[in-house]
Amino acid sequence: MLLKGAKLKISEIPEPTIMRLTVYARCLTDLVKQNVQVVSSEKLANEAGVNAAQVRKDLSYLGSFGRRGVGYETNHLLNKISICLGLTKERSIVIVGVGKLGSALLGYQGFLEKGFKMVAAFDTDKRRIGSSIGGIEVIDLERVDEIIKKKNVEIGIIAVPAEAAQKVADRLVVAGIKSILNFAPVVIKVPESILLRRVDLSSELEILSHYLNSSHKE
Amino acid sequence: MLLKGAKLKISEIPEPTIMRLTVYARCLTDLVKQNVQVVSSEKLANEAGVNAAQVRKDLSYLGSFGRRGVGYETNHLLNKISICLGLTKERSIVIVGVGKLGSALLGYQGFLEKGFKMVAAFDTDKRRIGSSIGGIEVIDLERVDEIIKKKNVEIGIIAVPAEAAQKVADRLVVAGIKSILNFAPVVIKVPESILLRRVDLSSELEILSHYLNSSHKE
DNA sequence: ACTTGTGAAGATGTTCACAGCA
DNA sequence: TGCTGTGAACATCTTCACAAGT
Repeated sequence: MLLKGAKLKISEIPEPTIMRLTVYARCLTDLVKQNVQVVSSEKLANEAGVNAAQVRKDLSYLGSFGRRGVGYETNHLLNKISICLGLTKERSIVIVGVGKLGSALLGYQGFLEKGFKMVAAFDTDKRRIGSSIGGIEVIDLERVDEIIKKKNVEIGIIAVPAEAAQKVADRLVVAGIKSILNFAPVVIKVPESILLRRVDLSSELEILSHYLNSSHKE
Repeated sequence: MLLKGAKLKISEIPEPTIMRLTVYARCLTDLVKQNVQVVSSEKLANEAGVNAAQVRKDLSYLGSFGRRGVGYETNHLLNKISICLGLTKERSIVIVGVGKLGSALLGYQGFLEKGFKMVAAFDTDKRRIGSSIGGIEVIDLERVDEIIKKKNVEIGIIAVPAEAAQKVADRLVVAGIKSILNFAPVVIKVPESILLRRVDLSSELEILSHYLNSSHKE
């Protein structure tokens, strides 16, 4: 779990709420595009696939700026959420491992749209080093320290095979990375001061598989 | 959240536990490979990055077959977890959308290793249809019904742009899919009888971004 | 002596229900 | 009247602490 072991509260806002805020942000972006000025908790809940009380409780962590009897001003709300998620600041990210998955992530449009800037890609495979993927040159992993420091990179994405993941994580930590998003199917260990999240593609299928098994639905 | 709204309990086992079981399974696979015969909750907890009481509680949902004073037999435990996760049965999956991300998922080794069989890939782009990616031919989405029924496909992966995701989901549902793993950055709606999970790549970065902002750690 | 299995306590998250305000 | 904001009730999940088994 993220932040386990931290003694002081990192944030007043529960992690499930943070997760849902990212969803609300997406819904609000759509609404703003459609020129919708105001949205009720009911409507937003419906868009986001949660219940209305949940939306109100979640938003209450950001302050109270809905108007009773009316709803929330879409633009303003989106702005508040963006600030909370730190999306008003451009953040530099690097990716380590440019196999199929890494390459796909490297070119993922969604990151760019949210203000994440892919500044470099690393690999150890000599055949990949020097090539260019989506306009970003693949650099020897040996140079990761230099570039993380020079470009003030805050987030590192690990997309290497499981066996290599821990070593890559260690290098990123030494280089001064602040947070890691790990796609390798293995549990990696980092100091408590480093933020770590894991995206496990197989696990997701396995979870579906479990529920497929035990499907005695109404 | 998965399964919201189901009146009967789908499974006695809490979802967070299911998630961790996938991790334990991976750790156990490693241990078995290393010829480790027995593992304590302490050791497994350490490998999985959780605490020992949690491991014991999680495993207790599967029955009690640890040996007090000794630990758990790795092979046996792995077997029990595999059964619980439904991994003893081969499951067919299809993917819709073979852009960068879709193509990467199509060739993802991890799925194969866990007994998931990629039986087809679909797209609507004429330029992609007929090509072959990782040995799997890309088929016109029009034929999705036919193939899902013929090959008894249980899981559909959506890797299309956000705008197209809901329509693709609707098609999959009509075709008789039982569960969907959605990679499109949008909330899609499906009938309650369909299992749905979402993997949101941007959200993961946004969550890190939030905590990077509010880092007033000890 | 060592480690599991599990009630009970504690912590966290969700939903309800309604007061409060436009 | 309509919708927000929120304390309180409820539900769920995690951790503790120790009895019980080998």
